[in-house]
Amino acid sequence: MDSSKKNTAAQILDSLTNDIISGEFSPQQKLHIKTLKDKYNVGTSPLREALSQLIVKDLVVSENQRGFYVSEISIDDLKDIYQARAKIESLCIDMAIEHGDDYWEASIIAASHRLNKYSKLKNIDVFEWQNRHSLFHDALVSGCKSPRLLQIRDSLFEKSKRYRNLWLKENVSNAATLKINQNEHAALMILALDRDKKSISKLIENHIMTPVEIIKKSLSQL
Amino acid sequence: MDSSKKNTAAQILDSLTNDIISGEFSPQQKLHIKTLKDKYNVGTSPLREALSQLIVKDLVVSENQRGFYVSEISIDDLKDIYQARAKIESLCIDMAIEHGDDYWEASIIAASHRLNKYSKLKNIDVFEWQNRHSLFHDALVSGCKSPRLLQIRDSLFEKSKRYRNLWLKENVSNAATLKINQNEHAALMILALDRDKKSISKLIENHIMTPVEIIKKSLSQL
DNA sequence: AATATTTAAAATGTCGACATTTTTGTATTA
DNA sequence: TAATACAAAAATGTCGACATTTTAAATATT
Repeated sequence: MDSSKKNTAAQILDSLTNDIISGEFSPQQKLHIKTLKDKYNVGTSPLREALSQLIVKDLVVSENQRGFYVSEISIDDLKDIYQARAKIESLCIDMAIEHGDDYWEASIIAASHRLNKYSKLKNIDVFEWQNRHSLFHDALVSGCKSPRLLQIRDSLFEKSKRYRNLWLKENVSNAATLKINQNEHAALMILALDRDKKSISKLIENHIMTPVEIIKKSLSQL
Repeated sequence: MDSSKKNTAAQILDSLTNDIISGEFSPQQKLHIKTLKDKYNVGTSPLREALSQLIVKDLVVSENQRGFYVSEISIDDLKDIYQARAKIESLCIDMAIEHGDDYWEASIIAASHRLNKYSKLKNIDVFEWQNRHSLFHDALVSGCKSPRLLQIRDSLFEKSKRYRNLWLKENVSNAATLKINQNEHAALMILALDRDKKSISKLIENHIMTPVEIIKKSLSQL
């Protein structure tokens, strides 16, 4: 929606979002205006505009006259976000099965192939794997033509990244979990092409909830 | 989260939100900084902070160096929002049935009673009726203990208000539609207490989608 | 010594000013 | 007359300054 080049506020929003999600700024950490101004080399206005947007995105909280803080994380919130993600993802896939056409089916097969091929490599770059993994799931829901639901899906995914990154800091994905994942992805594709709503609903919910227990452990020893 | 009194930015956010949802500002209308500053008697910073938040809430769009506009409305968006609302509401009720206790059941019965009594009055104040109507639906989903899903529900409802108000400007709710509504509400309560997920899911989706066709007509003759 | 009070320092939130860009209006040219 | 080029006006987005509030430190009090 912007005319080619972003203004300062939008740029800072990107940087801040990243720095919060990546964990560079810790949960509940105070975000001093002065410090941020120096760090990002900007003035007050665009910085505060970015922070205002982060409030709506639930990544920042503020108290009048007491400044901005990175929003807190908790096991309850972890569970809630992943639960919500699971339900929304299921809903999107359900609607995709309802409305998806040949192109939808083809995009799933293509994305599955790309993920499959990469998963069989010896040295896997986590970043690239995550990318192909995301694209596979994007393909599954792409048949759902509801912009609003897809937008909700995106925003929940963004929130969940905080927890996932927290966990990735300590753990590297091992071969065993990867194998389980791979089997589930294969099953997801088949069920989607079979248009088996009921089965895929259960599977996708479980698939998304899988990391919760692991992250919960990392989180509780903090 | 704020310490008792709101700052200017938060106040302006409320005012602007209201003025957009109520239709005082038309869709796609340019929001001149100078004009708004005069209207609300504020400076640049808090105003722009509020506008920034409205962007994330999808009520405002902006283009770099070309200012802010009230976000557009369309029949497609109308349908999408109501469809999303219907699905989310269904999901919330589903989870409420899963987790709701005696207090949840009681709150439904109470809210139903208050709505019922008021609906039977001769002179109905639309505002009060809407209030009791909202509270009844709130009671239904209140058993769903997912803060995130309820938050999503709220934000979708806020977006849908724009369309609803647009329609209310021309139409006054007539007795016939009110009667249908009343029957549906009674059915909703019974199904909730019976914990009949499948039936209530269908009914709530239809119930929420009901106004779409009427609003669509109002919208297309604009 | 622990609590309360005063004082100083730091931080927040709001304002108007200003440079830059866009828009509008006018004149010029084909 | 339509299209283009130019000039003036208006609007946007960013900055630092400043009043007000909060926080921290220093001093006094029981």
